[in-house]
Amino acid sequence: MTSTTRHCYDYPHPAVTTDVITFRVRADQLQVLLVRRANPPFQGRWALPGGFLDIDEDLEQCARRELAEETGIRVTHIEQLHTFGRPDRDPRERVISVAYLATVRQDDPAQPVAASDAAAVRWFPLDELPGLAFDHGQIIDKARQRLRDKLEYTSLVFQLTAETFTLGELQRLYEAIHGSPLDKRNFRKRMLGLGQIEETGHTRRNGKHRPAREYRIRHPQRVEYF
Amino acid sequence: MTSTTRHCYDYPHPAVTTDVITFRVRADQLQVLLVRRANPPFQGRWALPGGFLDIDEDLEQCARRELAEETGIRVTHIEQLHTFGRPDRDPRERVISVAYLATVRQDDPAQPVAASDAAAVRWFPLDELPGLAFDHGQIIDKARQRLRDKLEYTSLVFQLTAETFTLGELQRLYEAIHGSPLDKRNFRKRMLGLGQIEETGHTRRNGKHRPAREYRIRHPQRVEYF
DNA sequence: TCAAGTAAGTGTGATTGATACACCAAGGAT
DNA sequence: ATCCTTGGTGTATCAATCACACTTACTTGA
Repeated sequence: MTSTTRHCYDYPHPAVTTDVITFRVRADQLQVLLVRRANPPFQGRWALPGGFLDIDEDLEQCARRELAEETGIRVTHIEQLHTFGRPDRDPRERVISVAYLATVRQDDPAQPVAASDAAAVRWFPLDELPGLAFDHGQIIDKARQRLRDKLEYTSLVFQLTAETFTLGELQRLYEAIHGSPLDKRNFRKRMLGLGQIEETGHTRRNGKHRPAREYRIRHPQRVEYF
Repeated sequence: MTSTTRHCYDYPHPAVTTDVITFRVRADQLQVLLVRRANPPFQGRWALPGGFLDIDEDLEQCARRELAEETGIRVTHIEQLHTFGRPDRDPRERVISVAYLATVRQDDPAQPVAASDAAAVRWFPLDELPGLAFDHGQIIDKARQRLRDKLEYTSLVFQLTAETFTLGELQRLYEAIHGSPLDKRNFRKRMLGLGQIEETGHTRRNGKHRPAREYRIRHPQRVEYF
């Protein structure tokens, strides 16, 4: 079943797919969205949602479409991560995969629904990942690293928060993503000092405990740096 | 001449190419390597070196090979930049291009030699770029932005210097890349403070003027951050 | 040989950002 | 009422950044 097709100019063409690494934060842990493959190869294994590029479709549109088809999830932010193309990464044929990194807001109530090539869909905490199809483990590693890096010098975090948030929520989110605990006073000082966020004027109660001030990002703003 | 080929599973496959943005610094200006296209489309126009992916070839290997075939240039560093896939970016057929950013050392004596699909090869200063084929203008913009950004938080700059360099050379290189002049004393203090570089113990004379201390990077070191 | 030009080399003071660190208040659960 | 949990606050130290000017060594051309 090796297969390469030939272009009219006689160039054999690889297949092109997109895969989407979708992050969200729940219960103070970073999670990623996976689907269980309904079809070979790797039938029954967990994998990133994704699939073949339609011939007249933009790459990012393909990533969004495949994600929607297989999981029903619509993301708040998506950006290109890296293109993976090892010749042996798919046993069927040569496949080039353009990976996208996406985020869903913390308070997004949407439930994923398995469909199309997906036999099941689930959010997995990053430290409980199952064995993954293809090279998807490496792809997730790269995405995680990128997310961590971008925490430092972009406002990508605010694509993972709800539209409004408390400083406590924001701090727990930072801690979930890059692992280590942060000093509360220094964290707050820095966040407020950067001028990226502003008070909404409201307070919110966490269910338990005392009410906390609500913030939002000041400018709808560039999240894309590079 | 619209053409898409069909895979055995009946998916039409786009073509996949790599393009390489190769930077070097000469005469205190940043330059990029372009080829004049020998064949349609855009015959006679300047474009990035690059071409179709061989079906069993790694992406990065393809980038290096196409660069070598068309220009004879071997780079000191190469990394993936971004994948460009607008459906209309090539008039022939659907083409997905994986762009690579590469560097050549300042003192590399190699002369580019046009061959294969290239009718000519030339280094262009970034502010004298000719009209470019395809979306290569945008690709260069993105590469330039990436290079500027990476100046700040990686040691990518040391892939553009000679193996040894003076602080004056290094500063002019920084200034060439991100445009603005820098204060000499602050620049030197920072460079030495970061501990990335060390003296070789030699001095070098610039042809004119008094001899200057020679430096090199301390660790052969990670250039790749993300 | 002298004068002019160009790049190498050097230090300080002010400001800003980062870090370490401890206590009280308010609400919920028991 | 007690305990537990989270919200909220300030200061002192250190490191990094920035602005800023003069002297020396060598080359070139008058």
